[in-house]
Amino acid sequence: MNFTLHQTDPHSNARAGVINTDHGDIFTPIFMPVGTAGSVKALHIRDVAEDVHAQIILGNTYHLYLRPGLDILEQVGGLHKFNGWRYPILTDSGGYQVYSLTERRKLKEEGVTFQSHIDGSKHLFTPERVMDIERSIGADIMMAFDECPPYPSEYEYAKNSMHLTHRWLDRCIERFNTTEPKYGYKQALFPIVQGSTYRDLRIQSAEYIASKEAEGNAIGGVAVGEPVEMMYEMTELVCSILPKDRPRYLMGVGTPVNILESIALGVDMFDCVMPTRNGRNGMLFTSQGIINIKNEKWKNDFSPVDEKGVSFVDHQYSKAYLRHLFISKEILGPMIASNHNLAFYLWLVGEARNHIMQGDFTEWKNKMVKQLQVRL
RNA sequence: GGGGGGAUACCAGAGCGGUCAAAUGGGGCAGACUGUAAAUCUGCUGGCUUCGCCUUCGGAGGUUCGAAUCCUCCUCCCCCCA
Repeated sequence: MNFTLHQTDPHSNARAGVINTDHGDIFTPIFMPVGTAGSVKALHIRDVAEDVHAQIILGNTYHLYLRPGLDILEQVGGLHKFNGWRYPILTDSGGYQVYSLTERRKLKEEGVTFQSHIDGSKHLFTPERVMDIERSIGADIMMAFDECPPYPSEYEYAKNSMHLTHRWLDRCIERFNTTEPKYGYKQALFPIVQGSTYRDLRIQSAEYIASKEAEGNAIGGVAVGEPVEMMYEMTELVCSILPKDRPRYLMGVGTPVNILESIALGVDMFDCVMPTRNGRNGMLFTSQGIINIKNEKWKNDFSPVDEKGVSFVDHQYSKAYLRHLFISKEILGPMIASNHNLAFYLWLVGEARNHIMQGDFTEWKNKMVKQLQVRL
């Protein structure tokens, strides 16, 4: 993996660059659709590539390990072969499940014991095991195994958790360095900054992560319920410490506004379930604002889903029709909304990149942020 | 012609003397969702000057301290026998 900076915004910390991987290039800033269980929910892989114009998607270590299982993934030759996505893939390590499945897991120094949400069986995830699994999945970018602490967390908890994540990181790196990719292409390992909402912890963690000189670095433990100002504050702080010549990935973020603001703070990569999950639940993000397509007001609005949209679904279908599909619980509704939202997210980060290259990013961003928050 | 059953809020359907503005579904309306246990979850769904009051359970009377619940008549619907 290689990262090259193309341009830096004169009025903010926004950057434009490119990440080269064995599965192709990723132009940053970028949004990465989430494909937890090996599919970007409700979308064909063709449309993820050709209509949404995604350049990289996610998979989840925990979910893919449980189903279909490593046996199948190794037999087929990795996730790319399995789901037909020919471009880069990033796998989350299961660190988020340490947070989201808190009722079903036990945390120890050695690792985390999960009780499967599928059949209740117990599974031990250690940093070493997670590296092995991510090797088997064959992600181009592998995330380190971390603990994502909840918000709010007591200082002592956050501090101990951060140190645990650091110790786990060392074990991840050790395993990563002593194993080889399984399918003939390179894999990169991204460590994750933690430290909850405490400035001193975030500084300490960012410095520790930076010292590892990884090919890219991530900021985790954000967007877990803390006020957005706090998230921006932590992001800005961490970005000021992480190396400028490596991509920075803000994990799990976020709304279109969150993304634009974080790009301004120096973030290059994003992922979030919001465009797909909220899309499935009838929420559309557009350049003009937010639409709840299930609302009665769209009942007889026969205008295109998004007149300024870049996806084929935006012009193929009307708002009234899309509302009808949702009200009728037709599966096509969530498909159209997910497709639209992802195309919009990718359009948004693409525009951000264009404006960074042009040098008027900040001006454009401030204008967009106002529009994006409108409730249509 | 004879016998029986039933009419409850937008719909279906509980309730069968007070704790009923009335269970539960559905429908409708609105909200939530941030490294996906999510095609999920939550709230509201008679009116009002909303910690209380008013009008509602086919219609009209009646019994009772008190009626969606009991009685009488009326209207309409369904089933069975001829």
